[in-house]
Amino acid sequence: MFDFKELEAFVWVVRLGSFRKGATKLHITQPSISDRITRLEDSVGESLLDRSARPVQPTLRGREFFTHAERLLEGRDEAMRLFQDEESFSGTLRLGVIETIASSWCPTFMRRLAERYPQLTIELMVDISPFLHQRLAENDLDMLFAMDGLVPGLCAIQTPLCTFEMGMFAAPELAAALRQGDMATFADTAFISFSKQARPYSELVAYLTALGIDTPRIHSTSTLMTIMRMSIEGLGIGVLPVATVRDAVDAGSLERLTLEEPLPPMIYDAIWRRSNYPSFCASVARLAKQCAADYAQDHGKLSSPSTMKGYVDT
Amino acid sequence: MFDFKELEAFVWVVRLGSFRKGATKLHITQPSISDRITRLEDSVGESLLDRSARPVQPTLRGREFFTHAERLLEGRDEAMRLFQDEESFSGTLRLGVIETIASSWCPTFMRRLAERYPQLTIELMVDISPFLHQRLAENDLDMLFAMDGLVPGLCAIQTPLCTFEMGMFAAPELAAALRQGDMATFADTAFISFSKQARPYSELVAYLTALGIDTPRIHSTSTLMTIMRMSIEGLGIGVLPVATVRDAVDAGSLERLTLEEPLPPMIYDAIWRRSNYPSFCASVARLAKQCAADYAQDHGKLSSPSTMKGYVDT
DNA sequence: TCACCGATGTTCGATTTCAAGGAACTCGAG
DNA sequence: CTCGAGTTCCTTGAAATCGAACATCGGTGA
Repeated sequence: MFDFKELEAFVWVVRLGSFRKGATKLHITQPSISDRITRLEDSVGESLLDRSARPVQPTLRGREFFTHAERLLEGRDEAMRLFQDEESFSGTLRLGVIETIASSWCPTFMRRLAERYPQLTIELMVDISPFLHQRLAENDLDMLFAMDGLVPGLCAIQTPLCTFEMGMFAAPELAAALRQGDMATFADTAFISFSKQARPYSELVAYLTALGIDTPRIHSTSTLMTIMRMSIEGLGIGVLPVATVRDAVDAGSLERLTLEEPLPPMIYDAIWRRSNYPSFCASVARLAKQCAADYAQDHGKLSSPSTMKGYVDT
Repeated sequence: MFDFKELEAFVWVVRLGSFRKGATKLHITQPSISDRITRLEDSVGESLLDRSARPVQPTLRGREFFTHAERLLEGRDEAMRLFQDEESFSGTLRLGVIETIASSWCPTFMRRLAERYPQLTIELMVDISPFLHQRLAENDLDMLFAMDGLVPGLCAIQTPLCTFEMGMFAAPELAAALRQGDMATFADTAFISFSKQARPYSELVAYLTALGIDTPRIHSTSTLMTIMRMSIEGLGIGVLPVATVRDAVDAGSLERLTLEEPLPPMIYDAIWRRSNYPSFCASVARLAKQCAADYAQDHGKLSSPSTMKGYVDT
């Protein structure tokens, strides 16, 4: 069975019409060229070159084989080019993103990524961070935009991506009632947060406990949109990333509540397995970080709430 | 630089998700598989497989490379198939044909050849036999349909193809004059034949000499069509393959002259260089011979001339 | 016409390189 | 601790390459 060396020898002898010239081209001796061509002919079982001709010429079959040989050599060179060009990637990137990001700067990011890597295929999965981490560990995903929370033992690279300020929001009527009520009114009101396994939920519980609210009623839902919808309907106080509800606040559907102590922000990283093409993933992470920064700048912070004991809406 | 063995190892380990399974598939040991993958990774300078995963999985770059590797292996198999399938040929056949054949059964032959070898590319050259033989010797042509006449030293295969009966034809008025004249009238009339270097010309000279006509006037032209045209115009007696002037005779433009002794027939062979893919060329020759036989059957012989001393037209 | 020379490809033997097998080792999971 | 799977190491045989010698062909000059 022939190898690339035999193909190279054949192709160059045909192109240059001479064993000697082919040998010089490939920096080997003439007997070696002769050997390679003979080996190739032995492996296919037919003569491919007419040596009596001057210049040396392919046989009919040799001419047919030549186009295949050229194509194979070009294919090998093309494959080698994958590793020499840091600036392109033509494979598939399986990306896991938490919903907050999917709802904020991710569309912009995807557009820029496609411009940057035109041959790239993206598979996007949206889920909460713990599930995303599990999938990274199981090698179902290549890269995450999520909160930290690595599965123990997984060797991965992690780089800060963005921070989202969290806020509490209520429908105007509920907000008015809370403004006229006291701490007990606040404590009796239902809260609406993400899935129980998600970090926002546990951070909310801790925050309310620190306020003295030991048994809060918290509805948990799986999507940011549902939280927003329920909050607008007046079912409770939604705890959401501030930037993601700017439109609803501007429309008057929701009002932000002023808190004595700010909620802890949600911090997100870009995370990928160490074994996975580090420079490409680092490049993707940089691009994502830029998109996040642009988004934060465009959407800014909602007006700074004045500090009052307890809570106050804006 | 990697070879096909390394590509095979990589592709099968990825497909089967296991070094051990890949080794079993390729009938080698596990350390050998490990070596091949390592050699491949060393040659490209990057890790292509994540060995900590179960099953073993390609890295991002590995996945990108996989499609190339598969394509290269398929390309090699495709090239090998050229030598295992006697029934197809996808290259270029450079065919040299004498004009008589080009004007008779060659169009039919070309059609059948294209049906038989759909991927074949044909380059057709029409010339007289000596020139065609020269070009075969210079490797400008792969195969001839011509009279024998090999350039000395050229190692070639030759197989009988067809025979064309030769006849003498004249315009009706000239034919009438010849019928009323005698041998001197015939000897004084100009003859029209092919190029001086062509066999028909020298055969005509020999024929007339045997008739006692030592210094015949013979016009020589390079094409069969020109001979026919000049004969129809009454410029002389055209010496042509009988089958090729059937239409002109049927139309009354030309009349066949009856001869005491028949002209020697023109015998044509299929000829190709021994080094050139013998089975394919033999197959082409068989197909050509069949077309020639079909043509001879369809066109038959013109009516047998009755024998008279000297000459007589039909 | 013949002998000689130069160019080119092939063959042969020696040397070097490479690939594969088998044994031992390492690592992770149960 | 055991087992399954992959890696490392050493030995051996096969394969590739080199250099020298040989063979062939075409051109040139006497």
